[in-house]
Amino acid sequence: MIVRISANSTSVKPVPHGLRALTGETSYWNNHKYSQGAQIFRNGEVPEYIYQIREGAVRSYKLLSDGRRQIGAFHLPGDIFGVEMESVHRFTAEAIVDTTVWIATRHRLFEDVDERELADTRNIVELLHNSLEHAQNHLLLLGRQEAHEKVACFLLEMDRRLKKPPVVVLPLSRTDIADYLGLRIETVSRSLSAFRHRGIISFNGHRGHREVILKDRTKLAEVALSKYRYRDWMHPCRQHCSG
Amino acid sequence: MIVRISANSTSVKPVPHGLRALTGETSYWNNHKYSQGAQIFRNGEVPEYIYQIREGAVRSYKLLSDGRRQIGAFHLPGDIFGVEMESVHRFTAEAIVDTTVWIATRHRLFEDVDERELADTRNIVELLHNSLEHAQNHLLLLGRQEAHEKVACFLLEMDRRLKKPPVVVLPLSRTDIADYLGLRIETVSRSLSAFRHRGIISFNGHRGHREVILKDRTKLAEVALSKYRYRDWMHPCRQHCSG
DNA sequence: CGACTCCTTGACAGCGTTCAACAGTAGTGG
DNA sequence: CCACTACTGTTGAACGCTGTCAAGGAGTCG
Repeated sequence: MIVRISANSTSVKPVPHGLRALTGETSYWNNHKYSQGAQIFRNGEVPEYIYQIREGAVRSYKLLSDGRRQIGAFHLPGDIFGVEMESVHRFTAEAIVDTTVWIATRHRLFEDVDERELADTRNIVELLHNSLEHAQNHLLLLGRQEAHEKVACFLLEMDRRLKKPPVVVLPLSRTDIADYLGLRIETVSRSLSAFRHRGIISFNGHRGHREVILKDRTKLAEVALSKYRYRDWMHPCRQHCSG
Repeated sequence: MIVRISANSTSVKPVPHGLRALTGETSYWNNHKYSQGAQIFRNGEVPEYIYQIREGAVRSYKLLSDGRRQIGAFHLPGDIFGVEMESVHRFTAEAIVDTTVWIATRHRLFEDVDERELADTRNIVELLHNSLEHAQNHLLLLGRQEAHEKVACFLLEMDRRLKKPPVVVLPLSRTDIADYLGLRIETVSRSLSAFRHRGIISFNGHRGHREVILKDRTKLAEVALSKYRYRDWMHPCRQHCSG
C-alpha cells in the first residue's frame, strides 16, 4: 500500500506547460508514476518537490485523530499541487487511481527565488490565489449548504473541470465524494439516487455507478443554488408519486 | 448603516508596522474609522485599497442568495485584509464594532510591483499563504467537527490570537460566531452553556455574555480534539447530576 | 418604566447519520 | 460457465444531533 518515491522513475524531458512557467527550462524534471492508493506526500513531511498531474487523480486531505477525513481538493490532469510556503505539508496527498505526475525539485522555486524573474513569482501568487479561492468557496459549501446542494455542486464542479464531457467519469469513490462534501456515503448515494429518479442525471451502468450523465445541467444548477428544499427531493410521496 | 469611505479621513502618518513592509515608506497612507456595522468593501467590488486594523474588529463573509452567511475570517488589530489578486473582492467586509484602520492604495502593491524588491513580494506570498492555511484548517472544522468541538476550537482560536488574556473579550455577537462555525446561534449558546456548567469557562457577567474566562484550557483543548462526545456534554442526566 | 436587542433555555421536528441488509461488479479458481 | 470472496454502492429503518420555533431572562437606552 505504501509506495513512496523510488529511484526507478525514468527521467524524460517533455517539460510540462504549467510547471515550466514556475521552474524554468531546466533539467530538474522527473516523471513518476504512483499506483492506486499510493501516498505522494504526507501531512507533516518536509516538502521536497512540487507536482503536476499528467494522468490520473490525486486527493489532498487531512485527518482528525479519530480517523475522520476531510479532503481539501482533488487534483486532476494539469493541476499543480504540493506547493508549500512553510516547512511542512499541510495535507496528505494520495493517488486515487494509477497516476502519472511530473515532479520538479522544490528548491528551484523558493531558495533560488531571488535570481528569478518577478513574473514567475507572480505565478506563484496566482497559484496560491487559486487555491485560496477554492478553499474559501468550499468553506461556504461545507458550512452552509445542505446535502443535496453539496452533491449538485460537486457534480457541476467535476463537469466544469473536466470540460463538460458527454459522460462525467468520476475517478472517485463515494467515500471520496463524501469526505469532500462533509457527508456520509449513504447521504451522497441518496442524493444521487434522488437526482436520477428526477431525470436530472443517469448512470452509465458500467464501472459501478461512477459514470454520470448530466441530463439537465440547468436543473442541477438550480439544486446547487438552493432552489429546492430537502423534502421536495428526498421524500417521494408528496405530490410526485401520483404523476 | 452604509458608511463608505468619505473624504474627511484625517491623514496622519504613523506608518503601521505590518503594511509598511508591503507598501514601503511612502505617503500613500490614510487613517479611517468605520462605525459599527459599516461596510468596508463588498463582494464583487473592485479592490482599491488594502487595510490593516488599528483598533476594532472586522468580519469577511459571503452570502448565499437566500441570505445565509458564511464568515470566512475575523480580522483583529494588526491583521491585514483586503488583499486581492483578482479584479474583485471575494468577500464583503464589515466592521463588527467601531473600527479604525490604516488604508493603503492598492496599486502600490501590484501595478508598480516590478519596481519593488522581491522580498516584498515574498510578503505577499506569505500573506496569501496564511489566509490559505486558515481557510484550509477551517474546511476541516466546518466539514468534520461537531458543534461543541467547533465552539471549543473557536474559543481557543480567539484566546490564541488575543495572546491568551485573562478574560477573552469577544467582539462578536452569537450570530457572528454561529456564521463562522456553520451553526445556529442556539447551538452556540447551548455549547457555551454546557462548557460553563462543566466549569470549563465562565462569563464575566457584564456586556452580555461576551467576556469569557477560560478556566480550563486543557479540557477545552480536549473537547476541541474530539475527546468527548455530544451526549457526554449536552445531556446532563447521565452520571453527573448526582455529583 | 417600556421598548429594544442579545442571549438563554425548552420542546419539538427534521435532516443527516448510523446500523443493517441487499445488490452489483470484479477477481480468483474450480 | 459457476462458486466464492471482497469490495463498492444502494436502500430501508430508526436514531440523534442540530435546527426551528417559541418563550423568557438580562442588559441597554429612551
